[in-house]
Amino acid sequence: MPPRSASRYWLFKTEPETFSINDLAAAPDQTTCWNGVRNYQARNFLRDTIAVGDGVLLYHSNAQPLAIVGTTRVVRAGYPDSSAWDSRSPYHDPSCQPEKPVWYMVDIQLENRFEPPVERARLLQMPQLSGMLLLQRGSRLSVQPVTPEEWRIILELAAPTRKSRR
DNA sequence: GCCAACGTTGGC
DNA sequence: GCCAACGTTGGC
Repeated sequence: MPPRSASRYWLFKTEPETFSINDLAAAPDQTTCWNGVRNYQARNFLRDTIAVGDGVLLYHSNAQPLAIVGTTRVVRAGYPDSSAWDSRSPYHDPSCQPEKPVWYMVDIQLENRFEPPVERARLLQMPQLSGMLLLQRGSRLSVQPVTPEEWRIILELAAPTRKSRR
């Protein structure tokens, strides 16, 4: 089987008041379903492209500070988001039926917390990251691909190597 | 709090 | 199918 050409790295946005990396750390197995995504482009990634083992950066939006707060792994690939037909859920979509799912989610498990987080302000200082989707003005996509190069740079920012000390 | 960017809705 | 109006996202 030929290798998948699709991204192996992703970034998920979350508002920490709704769901933060602390919530993920406290969850059973430090694992959660990523439900409530209600955008078709993001849905397509969740349903069709994101695979078990893919890496996911977690980003806190509408927060102080704005930052990438850690990495997670996909532990379950796309499956129907049942909150869509749960009338008690804040993500309830009355037009959805379980027989014809529209919205999808994946499961992610916490892998590595960034201490301290990698702040947006720091990302903006990096010329190599100027193409990053997250940093484009007006970019609202809450599930977005990350290139291997972006992934590598961000992990380095999170864990500076010893040789940079003096 | 402001507002730009984007997505969705609905009249025509 | 067009597009204006409106709602939401999310940085600043």
